[in-house]
Amino acid sequence: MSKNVTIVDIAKEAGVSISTVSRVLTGNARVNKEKEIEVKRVIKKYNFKPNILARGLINSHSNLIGILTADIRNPFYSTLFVNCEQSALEAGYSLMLCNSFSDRLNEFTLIDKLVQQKVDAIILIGGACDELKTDSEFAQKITRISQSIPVVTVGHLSGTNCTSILINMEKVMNLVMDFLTKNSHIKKIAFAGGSSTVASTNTMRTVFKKLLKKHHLEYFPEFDIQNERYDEDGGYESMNEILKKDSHPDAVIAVNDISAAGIIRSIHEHNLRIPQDISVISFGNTYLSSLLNPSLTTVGCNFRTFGGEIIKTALSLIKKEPVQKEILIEPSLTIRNSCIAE
Amino acid sequence: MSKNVTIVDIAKEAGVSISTVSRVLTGNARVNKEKEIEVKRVIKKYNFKPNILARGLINSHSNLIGILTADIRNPFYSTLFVNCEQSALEAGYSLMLCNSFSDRLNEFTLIDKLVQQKVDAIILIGGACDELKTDSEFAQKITRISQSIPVVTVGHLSGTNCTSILINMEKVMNLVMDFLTKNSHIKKIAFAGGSSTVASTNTMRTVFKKLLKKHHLEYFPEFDIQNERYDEDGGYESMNEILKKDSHPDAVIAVNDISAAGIIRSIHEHNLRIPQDISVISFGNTYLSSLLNPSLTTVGCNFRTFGGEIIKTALSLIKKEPVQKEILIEPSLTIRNSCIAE
DNA sequence: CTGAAAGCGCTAACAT
DNA sequence: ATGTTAGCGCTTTCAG
Repeated sequence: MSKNVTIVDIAKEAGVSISTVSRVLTGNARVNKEKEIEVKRVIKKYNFKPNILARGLINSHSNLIGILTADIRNPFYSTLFVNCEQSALEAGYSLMLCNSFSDRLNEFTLIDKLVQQKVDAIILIGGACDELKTDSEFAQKITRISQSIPVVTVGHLSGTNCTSILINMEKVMNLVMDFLTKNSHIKKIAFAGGSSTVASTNTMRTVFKKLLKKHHLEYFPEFDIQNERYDEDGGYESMNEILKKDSHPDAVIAVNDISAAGIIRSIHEHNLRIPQDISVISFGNTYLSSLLNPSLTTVGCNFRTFGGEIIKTALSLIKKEPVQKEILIEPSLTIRNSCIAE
Repeated sequence: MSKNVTIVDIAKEAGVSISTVSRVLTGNARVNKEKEIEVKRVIKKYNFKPNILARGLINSHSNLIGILTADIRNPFYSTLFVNCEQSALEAGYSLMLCNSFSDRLNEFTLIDKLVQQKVDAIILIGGACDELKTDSEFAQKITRISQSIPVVTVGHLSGTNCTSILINMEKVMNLVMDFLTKNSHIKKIAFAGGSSTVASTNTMRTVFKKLLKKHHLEYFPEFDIQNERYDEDGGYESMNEILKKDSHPDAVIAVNDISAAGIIRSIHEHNLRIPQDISVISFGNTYLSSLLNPSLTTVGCNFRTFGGEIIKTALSLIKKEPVQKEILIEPSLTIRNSCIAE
């Protein structure tokens, strides 16, 4: 347990005062060139790194950005996370990750954890911040916190005026519907899974119905099945529900890649083929889309851009630079094998 | 930007000294019951949380455990992570997550980050700490660090004497081979993907060959294909290689669930059926095993136990309690639909 | 340009 | 049982 070398040791060996060492460390003031070189030499010699805790104690700065996701096992979130991490690292920040599993109590507790840990910014991904009707108590808490710590939400958190990064869900559905309707064989389109209490899903459904009309296609309520769960079983159950009817749809829209897996399983169990009998299109474009069989045609975002935008916004907020209150991430379509070709 | 309430404010309002507040905060000394109640009331009133940075400055304690994984997008790691998180949270710790993508330079840099952030323990999962021949420079670095910060490795890191949590890979292969050989139709068993520079994979292969002999089955070098990549493409390429031959194996062992996805794709592209023509068995039992089609029969560990054991070990080390130098996690078999029934 | 000194918020002796 | 005080390692006035 070797004693840690501190700024005092460095100062002593370099023959200067600790303030001088501090100055070369922060670069906040001019120092005599020769002394600077000597100090840097000693710092290097001991591979000295200033104690972040002590530094943070002064300016309430931890060098940590807190991320609260719904569930990092979801490939959408994990992919987003690693891209955030890369951008954060480039800026000298590290990430503290917490998972709420969309549990209200967890969200409250974990937010407190992040605050207590004095993170320099908080990024909220999924969970509460994608609910159509925000829990007002949660919104209040976030509003209070955001007065001292920048909070960025991925998804909208109504009742707060946090900066939010949003996927352009209207565009998502436009891409989906344009692609499906290009094929004249596709007449009956189903929407499987996802709950309308979730803002993004709600937008998807609303735009879905609007576009059906625009394309002069009929809307079948029995082919529009909601489900609280966004996992495989959620997709599976929803699709089973849809396939209860005598006739089946020509295409199905899935809320995400994971639930698409359940949809695929249901379709196969009903002895129907993808894409010959039913086309499946999903939202996400996570690595799951290429893992599944058939591989998924999906609409998704560039995660590099997405993560970069999130961190860039957080950093601006930390530096108190002006930022847009709302940033839209544009999606694009990736064609694979789950949709029938013209 | 409301001023933060500190221990001084609490003391003032409760009409006691800051030490008394500190004492009820830490619980390290007895305090008059009435004063304690009053202090707690004020603490609650302001939702006061002691500044962890200040606290940490004293005992070099950040309340943070650093986790360095190879890639959190890998479901094996993300599942392990959330289980570690749960155990850590229960003990009052939060997690700082870094991903190395198995890149040597990243590993060095990120370890430094964790140290600088004064994490209370470091958990190394995958990457360097699963290589058969450990990078000696890395081992040296870890050895030095582990003199001041407890380091737990998931996988073995030779050249160090870190506490390691290991999956019993011998048992894994025993379960795999026992299961496969119970079926008398299975004669030719292939091993697809994974590199022998990786310790756990190397063990799998060694035991695989040993058990073939034990079961009086022939070893076919052309059915034993190594591949550096542990992703879908790695499995796909390996399986393509195996299926180049005129005859195909009766069963294939995959190194993990992701590569199994590639193996499945390759088999299907060769117009062979799973499990009728070829059985596939994998290691991991992540949620992917039930997502894929067919769902995977796999050998895996109980992630709850696994994560719990990792954190428990880290906590013991932090408290300087004695721990076993090596802890084995026992695997079990989960039967799904990728292997032919008797 | 540089050193001395104050202090960030807290804990842990040290006195009472 | 409680208050006073000395730091933890660093940054930042404030004098020079």
